[in-house]
Amino acid sequence: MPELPEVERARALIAAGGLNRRIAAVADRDSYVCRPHAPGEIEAALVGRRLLSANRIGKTMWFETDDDGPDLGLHLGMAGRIAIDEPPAENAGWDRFALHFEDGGRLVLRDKRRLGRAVLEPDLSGLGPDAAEATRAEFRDRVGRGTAPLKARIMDQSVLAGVGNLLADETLWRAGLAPLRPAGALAPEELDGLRRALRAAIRDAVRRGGVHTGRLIPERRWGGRCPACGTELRRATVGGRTTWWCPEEQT
DNA sequence: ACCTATGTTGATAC
DNA sequence: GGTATCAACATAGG
Repeated sequence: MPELPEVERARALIAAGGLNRRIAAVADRDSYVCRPHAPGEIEAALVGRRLLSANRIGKTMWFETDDDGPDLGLHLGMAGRIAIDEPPAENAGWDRFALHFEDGGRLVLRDKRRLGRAVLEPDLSGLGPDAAEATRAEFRDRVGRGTAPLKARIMDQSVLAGVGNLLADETLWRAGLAPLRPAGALAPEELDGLRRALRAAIRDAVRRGGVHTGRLIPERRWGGRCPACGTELRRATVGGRTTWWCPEEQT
């Protein structure tokens, strides 16, 4: 489920319950999740330290550590979530990475799909500004260019960080913009409206628990209808992802 | 059994 | 450089 809203909730969870606890051991044996680190490498770097801060840009989280230790980066991938001081997963194999604290508790990256990621000193240089933080000028400049479909543009993490497939559909629906419009053809006022719709969609999703609480999302299925006008939604692949939109209201 | 689908990204080719 | 496609992973469902 993890798009920006889910990751923000995960970050807040860690900020509230994962900081300032001394790390006694690290379960970093999944060499795919922890690539390019060798097993034991993350552990060696973090044992004895504490997480000091919980930060996020888009879908990437990172944590500073004390005593000049390296930052720890976490990404939830396609199905990851954070569990703090919870019992082990029903399938123990789904716990892909964990910090074990001296106090007996633990912070776990729980992920059926194994596309989550744990890494030291994460490289954030390829990310655009956070989708909820981009200024109006920044947004106009970065989103309003290129020939790619608008939806592909806003999902490009180097353009804007944090928008995934569901949030993109929800946002474009709220903004009344068709996903296939070439991004560079939008008027400045349309870009401003898109930014407003995006910020509102993010705010609502964070408050209500995730992108799946969006108004359009339950209708993303065959026979689904526009929540506003009742028109049957159209489906196509845009930017490589399944896309649903209202052909009547999104132009 | 086989096919499709799924919130992620990253590598590759044009 | 921008854009498009496929692959990585593992699971669920028709």
